[in-house]
Amino acid sequence: MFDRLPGFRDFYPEECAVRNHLFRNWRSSARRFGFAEYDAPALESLDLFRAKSGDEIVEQLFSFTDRGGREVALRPEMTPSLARLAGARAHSLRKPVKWFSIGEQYRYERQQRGRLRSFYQFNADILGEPGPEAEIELIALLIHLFTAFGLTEDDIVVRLSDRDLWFFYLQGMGLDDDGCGGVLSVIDKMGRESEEKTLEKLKPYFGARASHFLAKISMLREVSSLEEMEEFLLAHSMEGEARVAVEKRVAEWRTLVSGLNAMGLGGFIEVNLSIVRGLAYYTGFVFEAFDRDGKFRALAGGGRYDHLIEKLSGPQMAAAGLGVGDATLWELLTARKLLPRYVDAADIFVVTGGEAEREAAFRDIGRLREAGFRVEYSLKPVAFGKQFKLAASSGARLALIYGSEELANETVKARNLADRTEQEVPAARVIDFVREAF
RNA sequence: GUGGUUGUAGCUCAGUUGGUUAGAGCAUCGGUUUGUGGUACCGAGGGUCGCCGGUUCAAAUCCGGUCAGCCACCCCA
Repeated sequence: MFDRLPGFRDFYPEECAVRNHLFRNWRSSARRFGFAEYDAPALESLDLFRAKSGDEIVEQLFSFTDRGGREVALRPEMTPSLARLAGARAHSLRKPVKWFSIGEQYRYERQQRGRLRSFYQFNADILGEPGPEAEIELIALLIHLFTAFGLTEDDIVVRLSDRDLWFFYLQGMGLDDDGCGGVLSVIDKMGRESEEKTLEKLKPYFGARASHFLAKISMLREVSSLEEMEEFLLAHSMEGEARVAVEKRVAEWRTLVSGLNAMGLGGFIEVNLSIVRGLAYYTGFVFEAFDRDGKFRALAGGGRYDHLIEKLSGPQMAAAGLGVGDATLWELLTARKLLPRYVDAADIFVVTGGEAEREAAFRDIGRLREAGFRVEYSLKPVAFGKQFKLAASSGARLALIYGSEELANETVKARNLADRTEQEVPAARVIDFVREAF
């Protein structure tokens, strides 16, 4: 016996039905928002991922050297492939580009619940639109991806943050770009680490005044509305360019938030500047979606990455995107009982007598299937009683009975399996009868 | 990659201080039932007790290792 590889899943029909349900809803949501589906190979050049994330990423990839000596890796995310595709046609694509994909991703890491070595991810990206209008559209789509399953604002929250705002604010405190990046990664871990440890990590950037800055950073992290954010930034007066940049940025925040409010999505969103997202390539707004109770891992994440396409494939192209994994969403929908019961019922179950009856039945089975009905019958000829048991457990609404009496009378007996009523149907009229019955 | 914890049938679990051939419910299959149902009754199959080794007259039970799941780190694209 062979076991499944750790971190991978089997999809028996029940699970496959759930997966298809997720994919179907994702596709339908993306289409409503005008996104076009694309796909790319699961296997890409290892260098593509190295170029995006640095050498450390290699440790977390399924990678190998192929028979032609090429270093390749299974994709851990979709964005590098997207950048490759978009970059190659950057000058001929009509902007803004709105694309989505659904694909399997692979990461070589220790698995835990909701975090596997293989998972499916929905990705949507808007390319060529530098303004916050792109984020409005993406976040509206993100929320729709959840509401399409019956989740509401009582179930999920989308937290909005902004790396640009942090950069401008930290620059106002006298830090250079590297310093800002360093402090951002400290901020990213603040929720999980002790204050002492955070303070220790801030000392290289702020020296003796670290605890003073820690207090300010903590205040900004705890801001929970646009109004509080503005108030804080005005009160902590900065000068010159930093001040101008912050004010301009706040105006973009207003565009974003008022746009989402106008779409009726205000109840889903929350300003929360403690979200800065791990990787440095994000350049502006970032956001993450969580279940309200905080019982699960993040459901989705996204943000702006205006320099990545240029870095990976040449042409400068503004970009913002989001990703939603299947694992955590699956768990949440299960917990909320929002996954439809798996129904795998036939329309019609055909019951047959002897060999001659079977032949007549087979003719009609073929016709009924051509007409689009799902028809089943006992593959092996077995006793009538047994066949009725099978008919009942098949979930079919209708049984068609081909017995010797019926064959002799040129009729078929139709039994409604729900109310147990029966009627004789002329053999020539079976297809029409079934059409009418459904 | 590090640490902790769990592992008995497809699923949920029982299994005494180590003691005969490891049990139950659900599920599956068969029969009662060769012209009428998911109920009922009867029966069957399904286990190298995660795996390997050790201790012992004797191991599901004790010990060591290993693999896998879960949890916390790391990381989170």
